[in-house]
Amino acid sequence: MDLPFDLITELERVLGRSAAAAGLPEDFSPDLRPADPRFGDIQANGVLAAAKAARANPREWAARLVEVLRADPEVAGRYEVSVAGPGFINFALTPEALLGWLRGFGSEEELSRAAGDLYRGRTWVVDFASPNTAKQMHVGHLRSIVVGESLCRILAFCGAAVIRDNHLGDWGTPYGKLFYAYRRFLDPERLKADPLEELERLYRLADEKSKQDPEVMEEARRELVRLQSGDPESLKLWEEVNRLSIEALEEIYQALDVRFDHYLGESFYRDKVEPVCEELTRLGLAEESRGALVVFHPEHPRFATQPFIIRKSDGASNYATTDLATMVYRVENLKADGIVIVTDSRQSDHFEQLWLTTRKWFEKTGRPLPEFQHVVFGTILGEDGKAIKTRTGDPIKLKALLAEAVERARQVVREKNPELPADEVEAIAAAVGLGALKYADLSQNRTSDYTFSWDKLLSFDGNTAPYLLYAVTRIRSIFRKAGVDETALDVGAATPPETEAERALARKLANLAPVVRQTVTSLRPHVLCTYLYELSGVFSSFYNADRVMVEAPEVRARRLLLCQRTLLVLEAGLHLLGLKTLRRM
RNA sequence: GCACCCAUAGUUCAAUGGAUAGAACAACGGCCUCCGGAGCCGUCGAUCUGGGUUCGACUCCCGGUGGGUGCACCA
Repeated sequence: MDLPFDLITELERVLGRSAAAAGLPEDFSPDLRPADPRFGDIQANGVLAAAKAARANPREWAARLVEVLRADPEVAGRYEVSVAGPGFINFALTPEALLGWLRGFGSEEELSRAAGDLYRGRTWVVDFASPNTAKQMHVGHLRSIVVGESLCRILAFCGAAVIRDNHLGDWGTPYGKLFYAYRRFLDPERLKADPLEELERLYRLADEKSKQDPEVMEEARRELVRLQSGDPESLKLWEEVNRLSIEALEEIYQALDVRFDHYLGESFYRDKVEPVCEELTRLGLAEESRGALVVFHPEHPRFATQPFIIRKSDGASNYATTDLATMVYRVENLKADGIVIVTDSRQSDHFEQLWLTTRKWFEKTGRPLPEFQHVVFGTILGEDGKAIKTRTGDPIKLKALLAEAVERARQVVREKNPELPADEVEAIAAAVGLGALKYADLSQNRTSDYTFSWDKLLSFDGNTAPYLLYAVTRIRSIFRKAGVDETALDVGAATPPETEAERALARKLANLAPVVRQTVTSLRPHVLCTYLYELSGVFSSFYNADRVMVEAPEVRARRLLLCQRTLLVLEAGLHLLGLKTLRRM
């Protein structure tokens, strides 16, 4: 029995024609969703609202609809259909249908091909990470990197052509100060040892000096002017700083298994901002205010008076200008149908103004309007409930955080599994430590702040990476022990799920599609995390209740199939989150 | 002052307007002739407050209270 990947989308079509046949209104919306397992696999709630609107009896409508549905070839044999409560319609997959679905998708490629119906043919630009050059990354950069990478993978899984863009802060006023100090106080040894550390030291030095000494401030300003006016020597230095910065950033990205297609930072747009101001002025969207060029949005409660400044009173552009130029570039050159920008929630005002402005601007100029999503996230809090800091009050360096994650994981692995060879311990420690760090971030609704706790994120209990990674290794262990190659399973030998634990597991697996759909449309990876955690739980219960390696060949075959598909979905899901999975740990 | 976000068990978190609000930690009690006990099963325990909309509200609307964030030339 061939079943579609996304059962709900399929069933929606069936309900469309069935509703008409049952005499329900033209515009009937079935309102399908995954059901509480107590009631079935899928539930339709739409009858309640529709009947209410028509002042009809919902139970009677539901009964009529069910009668038509039961006769439908795409329903009969696949679902047990029933009416419950005030007019809910419940669909429970038959064991044969569950088996059919399980057989259908046997690899990550097959899953992705099926999920690819969602965004196929569409191009999405994902703008994430976006640190400043000449500075070390700290904890504050972690969420954008982790969430952004995961969203890229999920969008690609769903068929989109994804362009990963790191919109570096690589231009602007800090360079004046940095160059001032670079020319006077550079320590070449330190630069060699840790470029970002040294560049950061130089910047801080200049920043302090400039606060005390107006002469220094003036010199820094001259440095900036030299750079911005294209002085070759300044540009050379700028390029050098950039090169060192990107190299250092990439070291960390590599450790985190994150990559970019472009590093189109602010500097890339510096010759593209003039037309922005011209166009917006010509179109009457921008106006002069207090010497600056700004955009107001009269229809908005706040942006009617809070300006979006696109040219400062000194004539220079700012990040509003470059961001507007960036919107154009992404639509016209990168052909983006969708744009995702991943930053913390403090920049919400800016991006709301950016989008309001872009919409009006693009409409007036006939440019295609992309889908725009500002993906915001909250702050990482320490256990004191305040933004996480070191004891001395400085931000925690990202490099140090990653190292600590790996070190802590290493200790646990050594303790739990002392006989593993050293190099494997390292690989496991990296996968577990960095995975735990990422997962802690992803598993929580990104819009809220989250409380950071090493104990919690490295725990083997609860919704954590170690628990999920463990579930993966345990399944692999079954295949190892049984001497069965999990990639070459005889799926034809399996019989439909029978025991309660088997059925629960099969149903959970078959619910993957709506979870992926919800994750990608809401751009919230925690939806996927919750599902994977629940799946692991259901698997563990199954594993505890039903022995896999039994004598009866058909029972064994179907349990091996369940194991293999669970392994597949778990690994595929963890990979979408940016985690590496393990064979043993 | 204006705007945005948040408020759910003792704690950390879930719950696209649907049926009895789910987990984990902590506490307590079970399961070791069993494929990895890093596990499984169970008990106890919560929607900040007052209105409203709805057949149905943790969810939507209005008013409070308590926290976070942002608001003219940094990004």
